Amino acid sequence: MSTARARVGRPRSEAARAAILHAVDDLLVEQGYAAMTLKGIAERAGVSRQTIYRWWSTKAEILFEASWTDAEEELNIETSATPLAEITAYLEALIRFLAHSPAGAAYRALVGEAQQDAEIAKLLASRDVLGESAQRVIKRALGDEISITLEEASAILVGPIFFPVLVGRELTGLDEARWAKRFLTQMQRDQPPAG
Amino acid sequence: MSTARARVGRPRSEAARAAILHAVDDLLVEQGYAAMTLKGIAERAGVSRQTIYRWWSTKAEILFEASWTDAEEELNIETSATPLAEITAYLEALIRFLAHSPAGAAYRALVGEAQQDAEIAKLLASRDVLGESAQRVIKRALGDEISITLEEASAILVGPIFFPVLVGRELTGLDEARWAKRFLTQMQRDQPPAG
Amino acid sequence: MSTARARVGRPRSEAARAAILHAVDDLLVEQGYAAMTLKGIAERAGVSRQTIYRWWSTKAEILFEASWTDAEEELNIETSATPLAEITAYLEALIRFLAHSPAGAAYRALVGEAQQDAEIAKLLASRDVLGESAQRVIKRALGDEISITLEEASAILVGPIFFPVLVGRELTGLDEARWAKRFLTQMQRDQPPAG
Amino acid sequence: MSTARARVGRPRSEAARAAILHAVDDLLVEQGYAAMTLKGIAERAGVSRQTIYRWWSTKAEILFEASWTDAEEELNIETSATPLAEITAYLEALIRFLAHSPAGAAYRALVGEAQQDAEIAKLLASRDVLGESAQRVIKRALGDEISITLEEASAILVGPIFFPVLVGRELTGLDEARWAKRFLTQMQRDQPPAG
DNA sequence: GGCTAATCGAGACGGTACGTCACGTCTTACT
DNA sequence: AGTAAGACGTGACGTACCGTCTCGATTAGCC
Repeated sequence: MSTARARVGRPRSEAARAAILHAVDDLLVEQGYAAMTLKGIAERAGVSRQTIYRWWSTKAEILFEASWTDAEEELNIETSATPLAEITAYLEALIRFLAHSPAGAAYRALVGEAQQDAEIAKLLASRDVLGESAQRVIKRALGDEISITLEEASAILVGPIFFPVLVGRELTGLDEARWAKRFLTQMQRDQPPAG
Repeated sequence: MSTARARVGRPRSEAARAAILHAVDDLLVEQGYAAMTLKGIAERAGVSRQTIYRWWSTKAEILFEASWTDAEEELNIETSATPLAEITAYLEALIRFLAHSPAGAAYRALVGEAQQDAEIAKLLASRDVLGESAQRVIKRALGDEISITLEEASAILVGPIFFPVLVGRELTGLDEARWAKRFLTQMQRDQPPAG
Repeated sequence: MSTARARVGRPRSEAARAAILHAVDDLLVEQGYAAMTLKGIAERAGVSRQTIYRWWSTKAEILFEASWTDAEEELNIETSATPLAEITAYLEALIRFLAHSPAGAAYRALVGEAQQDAEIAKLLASRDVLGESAQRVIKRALGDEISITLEEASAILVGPIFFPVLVGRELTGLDEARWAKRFLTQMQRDQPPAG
Repeated sequence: MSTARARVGRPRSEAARAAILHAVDDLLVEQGYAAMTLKGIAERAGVSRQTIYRWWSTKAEILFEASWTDAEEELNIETSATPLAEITAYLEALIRFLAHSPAGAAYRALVGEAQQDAEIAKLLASRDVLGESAQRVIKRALGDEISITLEEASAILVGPIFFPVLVGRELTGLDEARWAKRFLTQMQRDQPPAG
C-alpha cells in the first residue's frame, strides 16, 4: 500500500535530496555545525527551504543522514590476522574519525546537541555508529572468549579515547598498539562477578 | 591612574552577580540548558540584560561559573580506608553526577557546546572538573604504584562511564565495585611500553 | 484546425467544474472570503489545484462565477402593482442581499478586492449586478417619468444603503417604505439643470 | 502610573515611527495596498520588521494611522456663506478624496479589507472619517432644519457618490452644484413618518 | 482496437511573506 | 559609573499559500 501511495503524484526529487546532503557536508567542513543554518543549506543546495522541511524536521536529522554513511565507512576496518592487529587498527580508525574527520566532527556535534535535545538523543541512540562498530570489531577479534557484555567491552574500548577528545584534551603521542594490548589482556583476565 | 579610575563610580553590585548565578542554577534545573535564555535569566534574577553582558560574554561562561562549584563538590569524595573503596565511591559519585545531577547536565551541555565553539572548548579544557577530580582520586588511592600518566589513567577510569552516558545509553545494573576492582587490577599489572 | 484540435483529448470534466463552484459557495458561507484558499477549495471539491488554474486565473474570478447567479436571483424582485411597492420591495431585497446574504458577502468582498486589483475592478464593472438590477427596477417602476440618467437614479437609490453597510454601520430600524417614498418624490420633482 | 511607566527605559523612536508612516504613504501610492508588504515597509523605512510588529498588529492599522490625518484634512472644508455653497464644496472635496487622492485610496482599501476582517471593520467603524465629516458639514449647513437623523442624512449625501466610485463607475461630468441643490431640497421637504 | 491527446488526481518544487523568537546593542532616568 | 527598563536592528525560525512542475491514470475521438 505504501508502495502504491508512493507512486502517486510527482516523485521526490533525488537531485534535491542529494544537493541538500552535499550542501550539509560542505557547510559542516567550512563553517561548522553551529554556524550552519537551514537557510544557508537551502541556498547552498539551490533548493527551497520548504523542501528541506518537507523531509527533515531538524538540522540534526539532516546532518545525521548526511554523515552516517561516511562514519560507518570510516569506522569499518578490514579484517586483520590477529586480534591485536584488529583492535589496533580500530583504535587508529577511531582516533582518526573522532579527532580529525569531518564525519567525526558531525558525530561530535550530534552528541553535543543530544545533551539538550531528547529527540536527537533518541536518534543517536537508535543507530549509534560508534558503539556498534566497536562491538562488531570486538566480536570479530575475540568471539566467545569474553566474559562481559559487548556493551561493557565497547565502553572500555571506546570510552578512554572518546572522553579526552570530547573534553578537548590533546591525544598526541598515543600508542594505539599498547592500548590495544592492554584492552586484550584485560578482556582475557576479566572474570564474571561470581568468579 | 587606571586604579584610580576603577574606583570611580558605582561599584559592581555583588547582589546582582549572585542573583544571576542563582537564577541560572534554578533555570537549569527547571528548563534545562537549551531552553535557558539570557532574557529569561535576566528576568528571573530581576536584573537587566545589560548587566549580564557586562560581566560575562557567553551563556556558557555564566553556566560554567554557576555550576563549577556544584560539580567540584559532587565529585570530591571523602577519603576511604582502601583504594577499592575509594575508587568505588568515586565511580558512584561520577555516575550520579553525569547521569542524574543538574550540575552534571550543565557539564554535559558545556561539553556539547564545546564541540562547536572553540571559546567554550578552551574554557572547559582550562579547568576540567571531571578529569582533575579523577586524577586526584587516583593519586590518592594509588600514589606511585602507577606506571602510566595520570591523564591516561583518568581516561581509563572515566571514559567507560562518560561514553555511554553522553551517547544516551542506559547504565542500569552497573556494578561500581566490580568496575573499581577491574580498574585497580589493570593499574597494578599495567607495564610501561618497555616491559 | 484549432477547433479540430480542441475536440481531441479528454473533455473538460463538468463534474469538476460544478464541484469547484459548490465548494466555493460552501466555503464562503463557512469561512468567509479572506480565509478561503485555493488549496482549501481544491480539497473541498476533491479536485486538484491544477484543474482550478486551468479554468480560472483568480480566486476572485471563481468567486464571481460562483456567486453571480445567486446575486442576480436575490436582487430580481417580482413585479408589483404600484411604483411604491416595487421600490420598497427592491430596497428590502437590497438590504437582505448586502447585509445578510452569503452572495452579498461575496459581492462585498469582490468590491473590496476591486479597490486594489484593476483586473477585478474590470470584471466587476463589466457586469455590475447591483447597479443593473437597480436600473431595471427603476425603469420598470417609473418608465419615462424620470429626468436624470438611470445611472444617477440608481446611485441615488442604492448609494444610501450601500455606503453604511460597507462602512460597517448598523441598519436597524430602517423603514424601507419611507425611503422608497422619498426616492419617488425626489425623482418626480427633480428637474434637469436648466430648470 | 502609566506616565511613570512610560518614562522608564529607552523611549520609543519617533524617527522610526515617522519613517514607517511615510513609507506606508509612499508605498501606497507606488504599489497600492495589496502589493504592500510588511517586509517592504520595513525596508523602505529603514527599520526592522520587529519594530513594526511592536507597535502595530496589522498592515491595515498602520495604513489607518498613516492616512487618517490626511483624510481628515481633505474632507474638512472651510465655512461658506450659504448652505448650497457649503454642500457643493463638500461634494467636490468628497469626490476628490474618494476618486483621486492617495488618502482616499487608502480609505477604500481599508473599506475593502473590512469586508473580510472584523478587526478592521471595528477599527473603521470607530472613527469613520467619511461619515463624520459629512455629518459635521450637514449640521453646519442646516442646523436644526432637518427632520431625519444625521446618520440618514449623511448616507443620502455620501452614498450616491460612494457607491459608483467603489463599484468602479466613472464620475465624469458630475455637476456637484446640482447634486447639492437636490440634497438641500430633499432635506427641507422631507417629513417625518408621522407628518 | 490500438493511437493520440488533453484532462484529471496527487503531490513535490522554488518562491516569498508571514509572525515569533532570541540575540547583542542602544538610550533613557535613577541611584 | 553602574543599574533596571525597554526599544532598536538583525537574522533564523517554522508555517502557509502561491503558481508551476512532474507523475501515472483516465477518457475521449480518430484511424
